[in-house]
Amino acid sequence: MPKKHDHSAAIRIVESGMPSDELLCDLGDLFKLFGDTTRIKILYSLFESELCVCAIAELLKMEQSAISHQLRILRNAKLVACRREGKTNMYFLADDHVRSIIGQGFEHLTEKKPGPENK
Amino acid sequence: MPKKHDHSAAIRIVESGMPSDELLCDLGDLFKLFGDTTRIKILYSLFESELCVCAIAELLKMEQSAISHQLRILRNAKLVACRREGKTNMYFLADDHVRSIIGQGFEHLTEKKPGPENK
DNA sequence: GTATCATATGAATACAAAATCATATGAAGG
DNA sequence: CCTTCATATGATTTTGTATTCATATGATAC
Repeated sequence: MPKKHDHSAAIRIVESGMPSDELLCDLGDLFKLFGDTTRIKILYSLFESELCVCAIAELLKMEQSAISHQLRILRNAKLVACRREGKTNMYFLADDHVRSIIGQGFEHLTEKKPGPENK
Repeated sequence: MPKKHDHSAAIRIVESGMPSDELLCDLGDLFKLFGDTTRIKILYSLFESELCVCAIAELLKMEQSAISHQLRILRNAKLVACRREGKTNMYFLADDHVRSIIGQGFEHLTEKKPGPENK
C-alpha cells in the first residue's frame, strides 16, 4: 500500500477551527469590494464629505456610467447610501467599518514599506 | 453658457486629502488578495499551524495545482512563506497583518448580522 | 542510475467582473 | 407638454483572474 504522506492529524485540528464555508465566502465577497482601485477611490472620496455622482466622476476622471455601476455595487453591499437632492444624488458612507478596514490595509502598506535596506 | 452644476469646491477639498494614485492602487491590490475564497481559506488554515501543500489541497478539497498557484500569489505578496522539509514544503503565515485584516472583516460581518429586527 | 512522492509552473480554458455604449428614467424649468 | 441635466441600467465588449491539464523540477529511497 502506497501511503503517500499523512497529515490527517493537522487537517483535523485546522478543520475544527475553521468558520463555515458561507462565512468564508462572505468574507471573500467583502474584501472583493475593497479589491478594486475605482471602488477604493470612491470610498476614500466619501471619507471627507458626501458627493454627487458627477463630482466623483470628475474627481476620478472616469465616465459617469462606470461610477454609477460601481456605486450600485457599493450600495448593494450597504457600504454607501444616497439621498436625492433635486436632480442630483448625494452619496455618503453608510458604514463605519469602511474606515477601519481601509485604515488597516493602509497601515499594512505603510508599515512594511521602509525600503530595501531590510534585505 | 450652460453651467451644468458646480462642485469644484467639494472636489478640491476631497482631492487634497486623497493619497497618491500609487498608494490607492497598492491598497486595492492588497485587498484583492483577500478577495478570493480559496485564498481566504488558505490563509485561515495557516492561522492554526503551518501546513504542507497537499494538506491544504486535501483540506479544501481542491487540486494540488490550484493550491500551488494561489500559494505563489500569496508568497509573492509576502503574506505567506515556506520552508522545505524533506520532500514537502511547509507553508506558514509570514505577516501578522493577515490576522488583523481578516479579523476586521470578520467583525464587520458578525456585527452587522443581528438579523431583520433592526428594521 | 530509476522510481516515486511532493510541489511548481506554463499554457489553455473557463469564468467573472469592469468599462463602454446606447438608452432609459426622473426631476426641474420653461 | 418639451427640453435639459443628473443619474441609472441593460447589453456588449474588454479585461482580468482562477482553475485545469500536461508536464517539469526537486528530493528521497532504492
